[in-house]
Amino acid sequence: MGLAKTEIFTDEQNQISVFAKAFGHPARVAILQHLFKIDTCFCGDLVKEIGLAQPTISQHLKELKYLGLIKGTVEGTSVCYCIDMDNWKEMKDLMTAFLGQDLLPKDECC
Amino acid sequence: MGLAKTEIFTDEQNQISVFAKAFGHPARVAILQHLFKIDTCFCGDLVKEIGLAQPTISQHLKELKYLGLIKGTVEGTSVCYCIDMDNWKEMKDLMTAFLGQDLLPKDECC
DNA sequence: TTAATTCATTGCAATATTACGATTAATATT
DNA sequence: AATATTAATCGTAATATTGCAATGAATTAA
Repeated sequence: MGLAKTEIFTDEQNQISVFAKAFGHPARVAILQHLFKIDTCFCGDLVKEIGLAQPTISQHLKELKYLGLIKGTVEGTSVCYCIDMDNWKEMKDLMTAFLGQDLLPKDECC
Repeated sequence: MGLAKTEIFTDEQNQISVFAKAFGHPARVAILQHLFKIDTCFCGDLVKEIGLAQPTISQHLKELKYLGLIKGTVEGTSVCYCIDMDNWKEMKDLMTAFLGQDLLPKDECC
């Protein structure tokens, strides 16, 4: 096993879990926070910023890129990474709706 | 390896990733959605509701309980699970702040 | 051209996760 | 007491994730 039985869940549930999994590692959280923080286009010293080896960072970036949360543009020998705002907002809406379920009316229990 | 180097990240980054990981499986998303949806206290037919074996559901519930997102009260032979609203709201604030970084003022790039 | 820089990819070891059958523990019912 | 019900735990197999050294590909600098 070791793999989720995605076929028995709704698309929404699977999507939420896929995005959540992306945030399920502190390195990816740190990468995204850094990309948001810097106000100029970022061009590649994430390895120094975060204390992980270059292949490791590269792998995390690949996952975020695969999900569409970031995009990378090649500039000479470096690559400029930044948040893909359209996709980020879409993901944010999905996650916000999930997190905001506590606002729906319901009876008290327990 | 196979384990995250949590010591090089901030508490906030680690906390976000820990909660996100909880949502990183569709079964746990489904469990939480179900606990939110039902308006009476839920008492244990999650196994029927979701199509996974009882030990598997029990394991997912354990993780959610460990994080404090749900609480379970024993009632006879069954256990009544429900969302821990206080902790949920705390988690929600943390995640919302992370997701809402796109609202901070920043220059355009890329 | 040669060397340097930057980042991606490959391959691998260590660990984590998912799922479930079998069992156990606790309470309810008869 | 004997049986049934409910849910937790144990053990285990299959797969995923994390991290990095080594290497490769592309571009730039000398």
